[in-house]
Amino acid sequence: MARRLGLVYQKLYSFFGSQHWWPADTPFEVMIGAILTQNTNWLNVEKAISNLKKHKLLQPHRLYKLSHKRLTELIRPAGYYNIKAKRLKSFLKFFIEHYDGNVKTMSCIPISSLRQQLLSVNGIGPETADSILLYALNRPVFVVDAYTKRILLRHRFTGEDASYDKTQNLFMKNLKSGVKLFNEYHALLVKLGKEFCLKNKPRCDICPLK
DNA sequence: GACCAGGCACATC
DNA sequence: GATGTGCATGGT
Repeated sequence: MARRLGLVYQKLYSFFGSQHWWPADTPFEVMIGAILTQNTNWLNVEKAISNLKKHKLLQPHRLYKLSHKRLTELIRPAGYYNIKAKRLKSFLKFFIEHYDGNVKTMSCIPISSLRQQLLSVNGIGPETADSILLYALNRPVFVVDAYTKRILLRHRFTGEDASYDKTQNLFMKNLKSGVKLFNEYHALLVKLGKEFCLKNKPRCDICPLK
């Protein structure tokens, strides 16, 4: 398994090259983007983030002070705006109350307890928590998303019943743990998913993994 | 017009 | 523990 997973990475990297993830200017922007992108096309998330940037609101305390209504107006393009406004507020409350909205302060916490803390915030599930850990805080955690699951299933790395943890462990137990590798590998899987492994139009005939 | 997108919480059984 | 459902925009 370790060899197969390594081979997949090599193929993807030589085909697509470096993905330069996460596409954001600051760790805080990664955290907000991680919540906004839940079950949502990234292009829509970019519009929402652009709105926040335009109004200089991409800062913990400012964003937290915003009214629910105003926040929904700004993040509207990202969809699910009512529920996402609520989730953003839950996260910001946690981030400000525990860490004063400071990424460096948050970085001092051990990885497993920080993951637990994030998971306890309403609106943050395993993928969002791990995205924050890996892409905002540079912690060696593998992120599993819908593309990852679909690709692994189609290539028979996993079965239909593969849970988040099971899939994550597949990578974390078989790869040499490292932020750089986990960052690039997941990004490459998303790239592959978008271009060759869509739900109803798989392009398996020309897939670089073929 | 249908389908899809870098999930999650909650209800119900 | 598993399964179903609501949440919503914008691109293809």
